[in-house]
Amino acid sequence: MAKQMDYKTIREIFRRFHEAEPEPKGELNHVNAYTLVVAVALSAQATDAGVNKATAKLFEIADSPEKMLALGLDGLTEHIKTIGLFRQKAKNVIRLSQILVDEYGGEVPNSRAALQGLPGVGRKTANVVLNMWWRYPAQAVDTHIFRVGNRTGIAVGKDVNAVERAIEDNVPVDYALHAHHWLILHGRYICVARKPKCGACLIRDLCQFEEKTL
DNA sequence: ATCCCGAGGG
DNA sequence: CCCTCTGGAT
Repeated sequence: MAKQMDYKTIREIFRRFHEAEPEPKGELNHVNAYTLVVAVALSAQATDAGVNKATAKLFEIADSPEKMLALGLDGLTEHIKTIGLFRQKAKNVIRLSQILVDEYGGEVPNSRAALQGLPGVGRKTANVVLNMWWRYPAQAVDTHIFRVGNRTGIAVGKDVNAVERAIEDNVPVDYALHAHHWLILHGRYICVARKPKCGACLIRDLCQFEEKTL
């Protein structure tokens, strides 16, 4: 396991991320808070591109919990069949929509506890919604951020919760809000899982990862 | 620890 | 073919 990087180096890394991309954004399409929750829930173990393809039509038909319930389980399932884990996700979205109508007036709550009470919404998904919609500096740790954090030394931990704490403890507060998207985009396009594109990496000189056999 | 589960890439 | 993709529930 890599060593936790020092604060000054981490600050320099985020200074570069900010310089290269001042307003990093996610790539999951959505039109409101509700569709954001659904899109993020659907994105588990799936690519954003794949989710976007399925939700393009779905969100035209159902962009609110009431409309999703009207569409129903079978109708929803038909729209998301191309996404992995689709049966479980369809059930979750229907149940989640019912809870939003029954308990939250059809609105998306702004507390982690309430969000995590929704079926199919765990800590990671709740953190994404808190970050993207409610603009809290929540640190969602997905497969990309876990990999990037441990490879580079930016946020070292044996599991996602440890990496989340490492980010909170080591990322300068003025970069906290956008840290999620900078890290995930870096992981998606540069520090990829199989053959990381170290030649195109703007923090290569500060990174601990050693390219093995090539 | 295991199951869920399809598309895309190498 | 195998691996990866913004995980969650049991």
